[in-house]
Amino acid sequence: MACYGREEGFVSANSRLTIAAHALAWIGLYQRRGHDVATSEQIAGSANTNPVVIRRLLGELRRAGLVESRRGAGAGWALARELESITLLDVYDAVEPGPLFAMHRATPDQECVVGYGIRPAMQGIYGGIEETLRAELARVTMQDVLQDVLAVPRQ
Amino acid sequence: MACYGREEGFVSANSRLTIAAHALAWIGLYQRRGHDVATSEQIAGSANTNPVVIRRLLGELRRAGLVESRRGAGAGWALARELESITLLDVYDAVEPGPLFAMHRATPDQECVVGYGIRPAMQGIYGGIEETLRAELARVTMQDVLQDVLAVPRQ
DNA sequence: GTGGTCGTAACACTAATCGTTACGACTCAC
DNA sequence: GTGAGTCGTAACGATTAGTGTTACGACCAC
Repeated sequence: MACYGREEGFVSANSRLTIAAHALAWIGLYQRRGHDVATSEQIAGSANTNPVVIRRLLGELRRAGLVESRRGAGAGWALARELESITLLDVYDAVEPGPLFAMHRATPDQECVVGYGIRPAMQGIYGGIEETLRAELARVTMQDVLQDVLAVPRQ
Repeated sequence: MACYGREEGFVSANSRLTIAAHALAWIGLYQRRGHDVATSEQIAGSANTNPVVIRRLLGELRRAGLVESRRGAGAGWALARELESITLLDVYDAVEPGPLFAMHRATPDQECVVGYGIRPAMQGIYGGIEETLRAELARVTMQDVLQDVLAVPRQ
C-alpha cells in the first residue's frame, strides 16, 4: 500500500477506539477546511492502515448515527453531528460491544459458597467501575480531541 | 504504570482478573475456616477450570507478593497479606500487563496534522481515564469482594 | 456508459487466552 | 531413603478477536 500522507465478554484493548477517534477528527478538520466529504482512502492514509479497515469502523459509527456516507463518484464520509456533540463514550459504544471485564468461561461450582456468589458479586463491582469509566469517556468530546491534536507542538 | 507508546498493546478483557479474585477469595475463606494451605486442584474445582490455569495465575500473584506457595506433600497456597490489604488494583496490576486502550499498530502519517498529533493527544486522554479506573479498582479490597460473595442470597 | 467510491464477503495472519498433558522439582510422612 | 502429593513450567492445540488485504458488486455524478 502506498504510504498515504456477559457470559462471555471480550473488550480487547485494541486500537479500535483510537482509530475511530482519529477518523472522526480527520473528517472534522477536513470539513472545517471547506471540503464536504472525506474518502476512506484519505483517512486510511493518515492513520496508516487499509481503507477497508476505515470503512468497517466508520460503518459502525454510521449505525450509531455519528457519520453519514455517500456512495458513487465523488462520494465519501461526512459528520452527522458536530464534533462538540460527539463524546468518546459515543464512539466507545459504537465500536466496543462487550463489557470491560469478563466472567468465568465455565460456570463455577454452584455447590461452593465462593463459586455460587462470585459472579453476582463481581458483576456488581464491575458494573460500578464500568459506570465510572463511561462517565470519564463522556466527559471528553471529539472537539476536545481535535483541539488536543492541534495543540501538540510541532517541533 | 501504563506504558502507552508501544506499537501494540492488548489488554483483552478476559476473565483473568475474575479468576484471580475468585482464587484469592477462596483461599481467604478456606484459611478463615482453619486450614493453612489450599491446593490448585481445590481452587480449580470451585472455579471450574484446570489446576494449571490456577497455578499460572497464582504464580503471577506470588510474584506480586500477594500469595505464597509451598511445594512438596501437603503443600499449596496461602495468602501473603490479609484480604483487607489487597485491592483489586493489586490483582489487576499482577495479572493485566498492558494499557486499557492501544495506539495505532503502525505509526500514523507524521506529515498529516492529525496523524502527527493524535498519539500524544490520545495518550493524554487515555492516561487520565486509566488513572480514574485505577482509583476505582483501588477502592475495592478483597475483603469487600469476599463479603459481597457471602452476602449473595442462597435461594 | 464510465469512473470513482462505498459495502461487504472472504481469507490469511497475528496475538492472547485457555485447556490439557507431561514431567521435573520439591517436601513431608513414614 | 522411599513414596506420595503438590507445585513449576514447558509444550501444544483450540478458540477468539482484531487486522490487513483482495476482490467484487452496488451505487451515483458526470
